[in-house]
Amino acid sequence: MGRPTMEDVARRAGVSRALVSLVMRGSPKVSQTRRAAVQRAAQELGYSPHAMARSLASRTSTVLGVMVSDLHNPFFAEVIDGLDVMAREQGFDVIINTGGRSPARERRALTSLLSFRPAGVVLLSPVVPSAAISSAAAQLPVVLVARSSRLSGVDTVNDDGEQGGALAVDHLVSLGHRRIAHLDGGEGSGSGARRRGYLTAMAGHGLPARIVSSEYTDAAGARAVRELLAAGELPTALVACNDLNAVGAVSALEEAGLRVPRDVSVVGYDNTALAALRHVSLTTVDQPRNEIGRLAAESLLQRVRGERAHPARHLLHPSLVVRSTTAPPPD
Amino acid sequence: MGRPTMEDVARRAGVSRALVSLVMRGSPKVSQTRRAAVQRAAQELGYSPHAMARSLASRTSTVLGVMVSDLHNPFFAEVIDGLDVMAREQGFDVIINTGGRSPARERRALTSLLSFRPAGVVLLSPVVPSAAISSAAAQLPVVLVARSSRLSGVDTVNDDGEQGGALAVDHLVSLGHRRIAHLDGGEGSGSGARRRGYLTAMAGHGLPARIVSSEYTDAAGARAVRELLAAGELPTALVACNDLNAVGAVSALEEAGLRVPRDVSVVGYDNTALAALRHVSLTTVDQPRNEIGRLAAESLLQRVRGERAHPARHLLHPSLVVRSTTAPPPD
DNA sequence: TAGAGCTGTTAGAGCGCTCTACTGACGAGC
DNA sequence: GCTCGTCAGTAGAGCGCTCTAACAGCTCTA
Repeated sequence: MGRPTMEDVARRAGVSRALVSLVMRGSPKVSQTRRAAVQRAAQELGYSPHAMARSLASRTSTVLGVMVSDLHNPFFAEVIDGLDVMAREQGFDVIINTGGRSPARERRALTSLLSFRPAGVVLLSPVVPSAAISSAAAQLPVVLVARSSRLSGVDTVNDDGEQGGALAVDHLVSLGHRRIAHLDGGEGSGSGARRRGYLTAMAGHGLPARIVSSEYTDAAGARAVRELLAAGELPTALVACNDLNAVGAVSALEEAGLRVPRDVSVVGYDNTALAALRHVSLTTVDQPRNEIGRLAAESLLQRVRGERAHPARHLLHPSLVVRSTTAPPPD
Repeated sequence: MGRPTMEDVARRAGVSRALVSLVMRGSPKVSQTRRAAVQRAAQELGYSPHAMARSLASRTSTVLGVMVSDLHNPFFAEVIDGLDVMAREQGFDVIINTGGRSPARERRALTSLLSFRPAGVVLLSPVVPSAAISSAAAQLPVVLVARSSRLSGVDTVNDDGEQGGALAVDHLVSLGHRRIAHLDGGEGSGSGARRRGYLTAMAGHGLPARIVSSEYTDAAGARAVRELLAAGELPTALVACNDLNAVGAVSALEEAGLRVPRDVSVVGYDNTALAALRHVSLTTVDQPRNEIGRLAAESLLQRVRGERAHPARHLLHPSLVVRSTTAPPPD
């Protein structure tokens, strides 16, 4: 009934439990004969080692915990891909958890993750208060993605939103646009940096900035455009805070009888799968998501192995992906 | 340096380790005084129980393992939401893993999940060979979502694709359509049932069926429409195998100068967030994803508690969400 | 007044492993 | 021939917890 243990395998193979342990961990100091016997016995019994007992006994863990604030956001899926590959290459297992964007749920999720005593944790865009992060960081290495922190026990990996915002502006300016508005992401993670990038780039080109407050949703993007239309202040180009917002903006423009990009150009941010759809084909700023995941895993493993004690602050370069929603301004 | 243990808490509170254990598990047979003392000591030391040691000692687990074939598909995010809520209500923790659509990676992911000795596992649309599933099922309760199985140790939760396919056809017929084609999902999970639903419903209305082979991507949807156009056989309505495919079909129609839904109606499947975007506003078949997750958790917990031994086969009813891509046929 | 029946508490074994220290066997070196 | 070192293997403690059994210290009953 119960699953077989090392003891069972040892008995069947006619060796000691300790030897089975050595075989399971691939130790070189086991004779071929015994190794084969143990492996056969394990095979026959359907034995596989008990990760928890192992980590309890060895006082080490080969598990990395990942808490995702929002599983619905495909952005994280790609980050996790990169992270997962990197972790597995280094012999670590990854377990994932979700906090569903709620601070209370995230707190529980984090506690639950910590109860497995992983070697370290990665928090993807957490909304949990920083006190919770610092108390976690007191126990094990912590890496933050898409959220900054000044804690010295914590590494961070972010994309350079300022650069991304500037990339969008520069592209539009090079097409000949001069009246460019920014649909602002408000409280959204990273929106401050994107806004600053927009402002700096506009100032750099000697152009007047125009910020419309909005949010990371398509409905908000549409609303922002309607406000601009109602005020009679529609510019020739829009830099949206993210792809969803950009798509909402495009639909509001089309509903108003305007054509994108003939009448108005629109740039998104994130290069989500949505932006790549032919039906949408959005010019957007791409974050190197896979790379973000790899770097997060790498930073964490450096800490885990004690190779580094000072905090790492990674800032990755975004790039522009030009598709069909940008063109020179009319006339 | 090391994290505090029960022993530390016990010493600090001036009680035995066993009493701390009772307090941690919320046992009623502890006096108020001692309980308070223990809780204070735990608080001061920043103690939290070691889940692995606990499950090792108690020979039980309060962990449910979830393996997701593809984290990029937002469909699973909602299933996990439902599952997670249900599991937490019942005092279980959820850990997630991903197999990235590759049988080899899924196998590793499954092994890794099992090494935590969870109370049971849920496999979301796994592509792993059924031998791996049955060997897992020999060790613990297994629930399959979006994949069927005849194994008696395995429960399954699926949406009724036949009903969904029929729902789409019935809606179009009631609008007056008679020439309705199906863009088929090929090898995609659940596409067979959707096709059968289409075929049965068409036959039921006495209409000729027309199946175009396609896939679960927007590019494939566009290609299928171009084939229909090239053959001069464009029907007045399309039942796509999923939302992505439907969006691809819509763009190809619009590229050809046709208007949706004035010239051609299109119905998707899945009711993804994409379908709800105003820019897309796709009429589609909705699967009760949250409910799927809840049912998966519920089935698993019934098995875990030994309340049921025979396999459960849940088939959930999809529903139609009418948006802006369907209308009566021209003339 | 002895026993029965609580209630609150503890000692100690043991969950499935790893790890340190040790043993026995065997050949090399003097 | 004797020590020494190496190699293959084992015994036994212990990781942080739970659980069983036992045990004080009560009150209640006969």
